[in-house]
Amino acid sequence: MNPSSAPPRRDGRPPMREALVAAAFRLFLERGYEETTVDDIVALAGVGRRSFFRYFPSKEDVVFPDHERCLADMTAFLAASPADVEPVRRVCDAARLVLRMYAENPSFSVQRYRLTKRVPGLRAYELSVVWRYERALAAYLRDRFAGRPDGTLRADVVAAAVVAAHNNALRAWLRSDGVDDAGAAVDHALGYVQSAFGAGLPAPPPAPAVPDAEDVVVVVTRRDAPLWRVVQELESALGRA
Amino acid sequence: MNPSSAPPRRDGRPPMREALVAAAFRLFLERGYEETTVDDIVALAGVGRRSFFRYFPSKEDVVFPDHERCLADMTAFLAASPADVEPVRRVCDAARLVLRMYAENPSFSVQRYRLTKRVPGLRAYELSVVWRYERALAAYLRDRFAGRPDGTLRADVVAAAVVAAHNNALRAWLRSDGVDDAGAAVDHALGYVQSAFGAGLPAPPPAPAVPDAEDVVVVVTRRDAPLWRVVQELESALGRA
DNA sequence: GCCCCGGAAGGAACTGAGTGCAGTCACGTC
DNA sequence: GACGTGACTGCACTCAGTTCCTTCCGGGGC
Repeated sequence: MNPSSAPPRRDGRPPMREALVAAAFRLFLERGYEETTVDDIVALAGVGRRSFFRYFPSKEDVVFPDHERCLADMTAFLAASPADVEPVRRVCDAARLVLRMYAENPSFSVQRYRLTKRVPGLRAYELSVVWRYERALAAYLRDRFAGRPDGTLRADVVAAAVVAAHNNALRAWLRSDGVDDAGAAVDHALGYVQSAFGAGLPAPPPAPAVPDAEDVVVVVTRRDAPLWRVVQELESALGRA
Repeated sequence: MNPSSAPPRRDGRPPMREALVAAAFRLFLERGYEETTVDDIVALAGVGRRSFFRYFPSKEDVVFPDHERCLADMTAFLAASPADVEPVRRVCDAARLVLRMYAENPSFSVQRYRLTKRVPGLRAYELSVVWRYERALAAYLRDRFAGRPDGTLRADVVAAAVVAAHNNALRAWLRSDGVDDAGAAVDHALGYVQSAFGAGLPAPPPAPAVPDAEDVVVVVTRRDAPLWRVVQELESALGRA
């Protein structure tokens, strides 16, 4: 398949794109991102320099080979939302798609995390990726909040909060080298955001019609008290502050 | 001051850095950011190419000449916070420092906005700047929230929400070509965030020591109910859902 | 068999950002 | 006047990313 001087063929074997990612990561981990040139990568992968840029528009893109697909998935997921679903809950579910992508390949995700943490250029690139996720969420919410007072403001703030909560949990998982329970952490973090921004629950959990007395807590508050104040009192009443 | 072949001196006149910014923006607006090379800029400013990179580590930096200072101001502002100030309110005030910087030079800010909106590279750079502001806020909040349950989560989410609200108002102002009242819009947006997240009002409104009966609402809930559930009940009890 | 076509790959040459280095000029000080 | 020091310049270099052209290959149609 590769007679003498002809360039290596790869019929069936790692289809170029995967080969480039593999070669790139091997070199990035061995000697660092900035110390690795595109020429090094294509030499190791045994392909022409031009091919690299056919598959990845920039050197940074090879570090995030799956985000483009994930972003498309998220956009499709939001576009396919039933009209009656609670919007905040929906964007939380959309965020979980990103977590799923990371969790599909934990060791790869952890390696990449360590890389992006050290290389400012990669951090900047990651920010622009995250920003696109956030804008997708915000666009959906803006649409759903259209008409409400401060609709776009609420949409932007909720989208930012969801992304921040998701990333907080995701990063804790990555720092644990992928051993913690990422799903539970993200659920908890997103639950916090949902509780902060009104509506949006996973289909109200069935509760006993009449709770036992010792399970009950009574909170008395002024009707015009700001909501946050009431929540604060609640937290301490429930012993969760 | 510039006899024959000697390089131009600029004693007293625009101190290099300002000259570079002016030349850069003139060209960026005339023919676009990507169509302008660093060589073009230094030629117009009448200085050597090497000097450009002494004042700006990259071509992008010349577009945001004041953010480094503003970031330092914000860090100092947060570091100088009295211990008894409400943290969420404090980060909102810190965010207002950024608005002030933009408002100091409206036409420049509007031009830059139009530039960054069109040029993906500049958008990415701006994101990394915004990210540093957000991390400064989050670091302060993490410190203040240390010990509380979910302290870092709350810190990250609140910081993200504050930045999102600020940017929502800021962008509306920039789109209005700087004619709207930026301060009022930002106050409103930040007020929304403060109302959503626990404490943080501009000095708690004086409340009667003993509320009248019709101002009181009683909520009964199960002790082990998830907080969001309680909040939901609260909202409907208060007629705010 | 032959030719043609289209898509995937390669390769050479170019542009432009950013860096390293050496050299110059204007100053201050002793 | 010698001597450092700091601001500035010019030059040469690396490397990312682009442009353009060529080659190779498989699959028809005849």
